[in-house]
Amino acid sequence: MTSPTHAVERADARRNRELVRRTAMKVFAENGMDVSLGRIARRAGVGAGTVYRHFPSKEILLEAVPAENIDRMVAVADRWAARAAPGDALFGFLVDVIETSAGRQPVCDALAADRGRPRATLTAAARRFREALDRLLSNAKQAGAIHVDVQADDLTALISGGAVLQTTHRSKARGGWLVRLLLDGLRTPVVTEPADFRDNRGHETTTHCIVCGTPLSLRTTGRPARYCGPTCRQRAQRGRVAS
Amino acid sequence: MTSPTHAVERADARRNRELVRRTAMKVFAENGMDVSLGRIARRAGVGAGTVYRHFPSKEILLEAVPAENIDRMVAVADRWAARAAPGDALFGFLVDVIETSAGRQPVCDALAADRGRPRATLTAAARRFREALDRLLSNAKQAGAIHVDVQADDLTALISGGAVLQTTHRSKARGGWLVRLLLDGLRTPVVTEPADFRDNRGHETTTHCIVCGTPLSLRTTGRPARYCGPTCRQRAQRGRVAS
Amino acid sequence: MTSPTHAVERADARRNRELVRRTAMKVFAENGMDVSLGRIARRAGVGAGTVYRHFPSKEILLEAVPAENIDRMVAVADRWAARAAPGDALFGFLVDVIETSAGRQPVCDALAADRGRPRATLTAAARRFREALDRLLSNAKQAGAIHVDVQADDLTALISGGAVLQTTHRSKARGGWLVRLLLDGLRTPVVTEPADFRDNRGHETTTHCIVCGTPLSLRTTGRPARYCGPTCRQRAQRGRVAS
Amino acid sequence: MTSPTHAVERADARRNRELVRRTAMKVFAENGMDVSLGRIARRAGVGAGTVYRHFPSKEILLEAVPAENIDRMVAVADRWAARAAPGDALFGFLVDVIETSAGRQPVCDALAADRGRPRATLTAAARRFREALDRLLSNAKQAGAIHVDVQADDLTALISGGAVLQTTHRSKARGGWLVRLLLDGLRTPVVTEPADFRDNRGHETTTHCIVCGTPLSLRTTGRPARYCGPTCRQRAQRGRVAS
DNA sequence: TATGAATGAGCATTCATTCAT
DNA sequence: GATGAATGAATGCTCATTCAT
Repeated sequence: MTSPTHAVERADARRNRELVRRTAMKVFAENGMDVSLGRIARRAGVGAGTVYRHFPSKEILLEAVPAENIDRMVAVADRWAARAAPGDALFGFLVDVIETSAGRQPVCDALAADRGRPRATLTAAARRFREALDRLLSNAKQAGAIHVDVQADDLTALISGGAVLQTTHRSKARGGWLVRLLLDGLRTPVVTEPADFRDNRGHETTTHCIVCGTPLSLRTTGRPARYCGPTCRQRAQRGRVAS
Repeated sequence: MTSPTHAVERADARRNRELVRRTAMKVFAENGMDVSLGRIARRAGVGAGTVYRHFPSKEILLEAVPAENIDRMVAVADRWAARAAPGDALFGFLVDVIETSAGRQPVCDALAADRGRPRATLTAAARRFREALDRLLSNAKQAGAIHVDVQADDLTALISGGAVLQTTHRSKARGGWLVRLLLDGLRTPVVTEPADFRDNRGHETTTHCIVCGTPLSLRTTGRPARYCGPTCRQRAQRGRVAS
Repeated sequence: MTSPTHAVERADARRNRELVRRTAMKVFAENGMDVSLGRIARRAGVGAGTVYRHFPSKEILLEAVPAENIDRMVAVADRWAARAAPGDALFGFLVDVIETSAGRQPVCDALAADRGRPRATLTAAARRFREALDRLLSNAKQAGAIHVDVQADDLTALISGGAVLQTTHRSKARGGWLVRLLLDGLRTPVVTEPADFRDNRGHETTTHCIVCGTPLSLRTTGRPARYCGPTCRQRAQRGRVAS
Repeated sequence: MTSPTHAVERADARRNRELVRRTAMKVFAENGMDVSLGRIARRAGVGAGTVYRHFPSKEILLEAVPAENIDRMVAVADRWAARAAPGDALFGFLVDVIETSAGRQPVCDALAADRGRPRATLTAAARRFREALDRLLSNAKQAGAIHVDVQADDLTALISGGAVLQTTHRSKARGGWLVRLLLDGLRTPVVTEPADFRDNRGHETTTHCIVCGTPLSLRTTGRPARYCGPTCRQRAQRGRVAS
């Protein structure tokens, strides 16, 4: 009851809350959203009551998990905005989000307009997501890198559809290829990205291998990649040497 | 005892069976596949037992409903094959299916490779669908109307994704526009369809308004449309007069 | 609607009633008393409604079947009374009934005092059974062949218990042996049956093989058996020849 | 958290489990094994879920109840073995078990060879019972107190049959008398038990009133009885005085 | 605060019984 | 009369939620 005790207990509680959330995330991923709370509690090694202390209803727990995922995507959006040319940032982000969301129906639902009863946590996360997406989109439009008619609403729907496409596809890799092929249809063909975009650390960036054109995935740490792999890098070196 | 009596009895039962199926379809679309059979029965205005007489288990009902929908799409595929140039047939069919399937998750699931326990009815329907799709696709490829790398698997995944995209989109119309925009990315730009394709009744066909380019939906009855509406038709007439 | 038509229909109906009863008996024997009426109807090849026309409730059908069995036993009792010495008749009958009733719980229930709601058909059959049993018992008592304290109530309970004993026993044959062993405990040891009892056709009778002593089962047709099989008969012949 | 809290919690649960088991036992006895779990729950005054917490399926409850009863009988067998002469122990035990089992069909079923799917709990209990019975039987045989041909299988079947006999009989007392009369048929008449059997506390024992011969029930506490009641005891005293 | 036992509404399914054909 | 479709109460069982410990 003393202040330190109180503080300790709080830490305990927060730790427990996180434990439950992480367990729920895992179990949802493994067994779908229909798992019973009992199973989550058992997997987390806590009593049913403890789950309820932190998430007063199943619905709320069902929100907290995708909300967290959405917030992670917002962080990804911000990194793309900071690291790549406007068009590449938008398209790279879309590919990232779609790949991450594959198999997570609730995430997609949450991005869409709210259906059913209002779900505060999720709605707030979705709003933050929307704002980040808006920033990427308006940058890309200003850079002339995307079809001018495309709106943010289109993109959220596109993300849901793309995620399902990729989940549904027999081959995840091929699904990814198809998604990129479709996304390319939204680019403005004539406008090329300014060649000299530099990220906020001063590095030149590109989204495709500058030797063979293969798309590159965004690495948020380290110097931005320009080659799809060692083969192309070597080839580039040799070419430079040769000349 | 007599044959007519028998027939009448059957008609009654069939009517009820149809009632249940249609209700189930509606309820599934509104509330997802997790609705209880009790709710379906209540909505259909029949007793729980009646549902069970016609669909001996929930699983069977869960198959029967999408299987029927899939078979309807197969019929649509065949009509497109008979009525339009290869490329138009494929793309027109895709748009049709996606629009029809919007909001029907189970249909999409069924088109994909079978997950979980084998479901005979559904699998059979999916196979028929796949065969029809294969026909459309190979025709379109021979006509050079679609990206050569696209395979049937890509298209089934695409259908699922497109359906979700459209369902998810705030505006159904705008969702449709976006789907068409994405699909156009799969077309081979340089190859134009032979201009003089005629359907099996000898009519010239087109899939877009020949005045303003708006996509046309396939009418299976009457003479194939060439204009998106009276306005364009009138404009064409006037133009011809003028020249 | 004419009189002959009516008569024909009656014959039809009676035939159907018998069909249902016999089917029920078979199905009860195979699958226990918990079968659904639907299964009985299906096995009989009639509609559910037809079963209800003849047996207005399941309970009534559940009575009709054991009632019939009980009446058959009454007939057996009468045959024993006519064919064997009083003591043999009683004990032979008991063994017969126990063996016949093995596996038929409802029959045993019916023989006991009525528990639960009154079941008219069954009660009447049970009364007839009781009367036949009383006749056998009082004859046996007059002949001094059974423990004087034994009453009819004891015997009905004994039948139920014996049937269960035999059903329960791993080996049906051994169960029968045990039942006979127990029954022998009720005999009055000192009193021997009059050796010269003759049945109502004038034949001498015995209940055990006169060579080896094995118990004989009562054959209601043909001349009463005195040997348990051809081996013993031959042995007896040879003995007579030899002497 | 603390150990006492834990213990208390457990005590609560155990109390409820016992409540359910005892209620089930009662209800099974009254209404047969076909009662619904709902009725048991209602009778016990608990929710349906509580029944399921303790007995995860009806089948398990249907095993647990007779298994417990069987184990109680094993304890009775051991007490008889310790307290009475071999023959008396066996016959006394049989009478006890039959009386205890009267009206408990499932117990009898369980003693018999396993029919249907294997039921682990019940089978284990039946095995323990069988072993205890075997001990009593072989002792009795060595003492020459029972018909040599009788086997353990015979006795389990006999118990089932005897229980039904007694249950079925209009008068429970008379049923008991009859059962004892039948059992006496299994004894070896000539061999008398050694008169001086002493139990493991050194007392002389008998199973029948040494004055009037009435059978005595085994008292597991106190000094073994030798008279059926005060009347006979007094008579014996007087006799001794007189002599 | 954490635990897990208790609760009871809800679900899929069966089945005796009724009734339109 | 016969048929079998329709009915709806009941069953075994689950699970979100509450609450005593």
